[in-house]
Amino acid sequence: MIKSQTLDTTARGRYKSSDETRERILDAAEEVFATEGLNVSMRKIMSAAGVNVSSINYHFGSRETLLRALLDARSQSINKERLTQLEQVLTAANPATVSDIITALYQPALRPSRREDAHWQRFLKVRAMLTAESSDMVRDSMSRNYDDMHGRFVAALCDAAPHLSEADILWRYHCLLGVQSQSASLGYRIRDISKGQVDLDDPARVLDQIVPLMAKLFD
Amino acid sequence: MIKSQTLDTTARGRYKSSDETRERILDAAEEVFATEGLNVSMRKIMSAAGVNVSSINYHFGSRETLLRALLDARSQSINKERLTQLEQVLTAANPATVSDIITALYQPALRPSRREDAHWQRFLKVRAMLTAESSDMVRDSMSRNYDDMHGRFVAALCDAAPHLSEADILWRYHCLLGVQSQSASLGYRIRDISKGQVDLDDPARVLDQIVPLMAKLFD
DNA sequence: TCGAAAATAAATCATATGATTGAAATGACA
DNA sequence: TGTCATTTCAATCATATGATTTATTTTCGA
Repeated sequence: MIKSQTLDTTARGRYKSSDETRERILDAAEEVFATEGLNVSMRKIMSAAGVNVSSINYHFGSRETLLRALLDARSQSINKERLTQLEQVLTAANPATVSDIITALYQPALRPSRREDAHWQRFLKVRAMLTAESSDMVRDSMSRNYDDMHGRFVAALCDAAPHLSEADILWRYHCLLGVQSQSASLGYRIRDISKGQVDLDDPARVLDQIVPLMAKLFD
Repeated sequence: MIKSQTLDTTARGRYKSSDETRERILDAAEEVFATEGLNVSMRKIMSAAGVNVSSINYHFGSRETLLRALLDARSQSINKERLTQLEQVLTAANPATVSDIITALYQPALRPSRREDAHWQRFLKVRAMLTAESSDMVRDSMSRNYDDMHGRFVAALCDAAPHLSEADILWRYHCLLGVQSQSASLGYRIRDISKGQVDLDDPARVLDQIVPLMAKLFD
């Protein structure tokens, strides 16, 4: 029987090794998807995770459910961090500056400084691939996990730039999201174009460069 | 024998139906990839093209070669248009305005007005998916097809904004590319976030909105 | 310690896939 | 018209895949 149907509601956590396996599978899936693309076989994932092939169906039910679980878990993690930073910024000064708000939006998606952030980078690539495919499942997950967060950031930006209409803010927010994607995982080509002058590997430097740039959009 | 090995150099065009089939396959591949994602079967593509399954190997050699052929052909088409527009802009005024250069960069990737541009839209989605996966083959094709074009646009921008260093221009160019991707095929989510206030379906309106915005980066 | 529930593993299934093969059809040209 | 290179097509191959089934091992409360 699939674990989530029997255990989750009745005896959650009783079998510690199960949750560990679940996490191992998620981590392996994240890494393999990121390095080999979306259409890798479950066998490669399970091999990377060091568990039996059938475990995926035992723990997740199907390939698609695994992807959804990965997407949901990581999205929640990244957005929690973004909202935490936004709250800090708004507590310090309300309305906050546009730059501070953009930093709160960008930093969690760019920094690999902290230990656990290495897998955020991998996840961002997986998310980029899924976003490009834009299947129904992905759109649904994105909507559930991101809409509220985006709404709060847009509201904060409206307060920070009261001379702009909501529509103006939204067009700028659209640009913010594009530059974020490009900086986080899609922008590997600028390295070649610029012959190394623009290097996205140092997130602190990227933030220093693009935050003031994007803030200019709100002048 | 694969056509390209025997016919291309000796009797190109003698068998008209062959080139037609090749194009039919490319068009079908573009459409099916765009609507169903990258990992569709060749059978679906050939079915959409109305030709036999083995034709793909006869005309292209393999699945990967087909993808590469599609990527190369469409990239060259889109970049030719961009370079033509850039040349027009530079002929009219040199140095041109930043806005005019950005328009030349963006317009061919956004407008679906002309008849043959419908498939450009589909191609842009395929390209976005391939970019996200960033396989070696894709990076190679991108480099061959886009580096020169990007170099010319960067040079034009350097002339148009002489108060900025080349590194400054390149960081801004990085942002330009991100917003372009988001506007062409990845940005479907802003529609939900904005509850319809930002709609990317009308390319003329998108250009009107984002070109002046992005030009502000070069002030 | 025992036994039931839970988790892992091995073996297997049905199917879908990319590619190949050899025959049939098509069209150019003598 | 007859021939031959080129192109199309149906049939087939070997394999990889997601999922299932069955057996084994582990876990933890009674």
